[in-house]
Amino acid sequence: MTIGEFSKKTGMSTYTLRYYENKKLIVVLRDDKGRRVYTEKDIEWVQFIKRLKETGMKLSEIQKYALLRYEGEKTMSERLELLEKHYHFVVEQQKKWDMYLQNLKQKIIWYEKEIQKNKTP
Amino acid sequence: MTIGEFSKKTGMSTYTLRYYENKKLIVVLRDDKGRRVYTEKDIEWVQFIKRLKETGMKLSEIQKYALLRYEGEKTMSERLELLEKHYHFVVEQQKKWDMYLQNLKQKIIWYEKEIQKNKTP
DNA sequence: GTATCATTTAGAGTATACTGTAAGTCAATA
DNA sequence: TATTGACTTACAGTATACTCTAAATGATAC
Repeated sequence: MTIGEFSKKTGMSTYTLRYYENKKLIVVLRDDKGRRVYTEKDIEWVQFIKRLKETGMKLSEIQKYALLRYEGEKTMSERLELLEKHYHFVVEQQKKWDMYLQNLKQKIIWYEKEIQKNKTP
Repeated sequence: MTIGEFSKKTGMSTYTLRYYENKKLIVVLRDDKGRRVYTEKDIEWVQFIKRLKETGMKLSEIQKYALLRYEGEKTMSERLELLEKHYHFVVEQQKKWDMYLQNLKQKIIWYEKEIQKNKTP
């Protein structure tokens, strides 16, 4: 699959895909003309990168994981460690967001009451 | 309270505080010498800004809210609308993160199994 | 009274993550 | 065969949110 097709399937711009390759986040095969050839496996991998990114992992951190991944089996426990660290980060983040959501709810309720008050003075 | 004291209490750098003021996120009183004077109310407000920011609201959006806030009571329903919008955003974000967390958990379990396999071949 | 510290301003610099341009090659379609 | 479109590279530009510097003033401490 070409970079254009891959771009459509993953929803990432070709700019970003080349940028990620440059950053060693994705290793891409080339055809005999030197053009990028993406596989189905790359889709999974890019979706995973997107999830990590969306949950607040920096590209530099994702890069670490990617490098280990392309080093092969012997880096599995290191990768596990990175993922566990991120898992805990996300869990903590969720807790914080839960609190903020409560706070926001209170504020919304306060506003609703105030507005109601002003409607019927 | 001076900007230095306020900075310590809120954990925001004086740079950031001036930056926020510049962006019209905070309106600050001045003393007869032209120096910023922060109040306890400003602490609450800055903490609220921090929560909005941490839950992914952009400064430009927070700015909108701030401007309405400083316009007074008549903008309450507009502010309520902004907060409700953000509330839904955070809820949706939480849902997504929950999914990603499940995915991450599966991956972690997979790694644990693989590593166990290699330990006892 | 002078040294030190906090404050002021405008504006420049940094980090992150893209996003786009320029100049050129290559291959398929009208 | 000419043009359209996708691709290549290197590198410049953008957006966001700070972060810092420089130069000056003002206030407190010894």
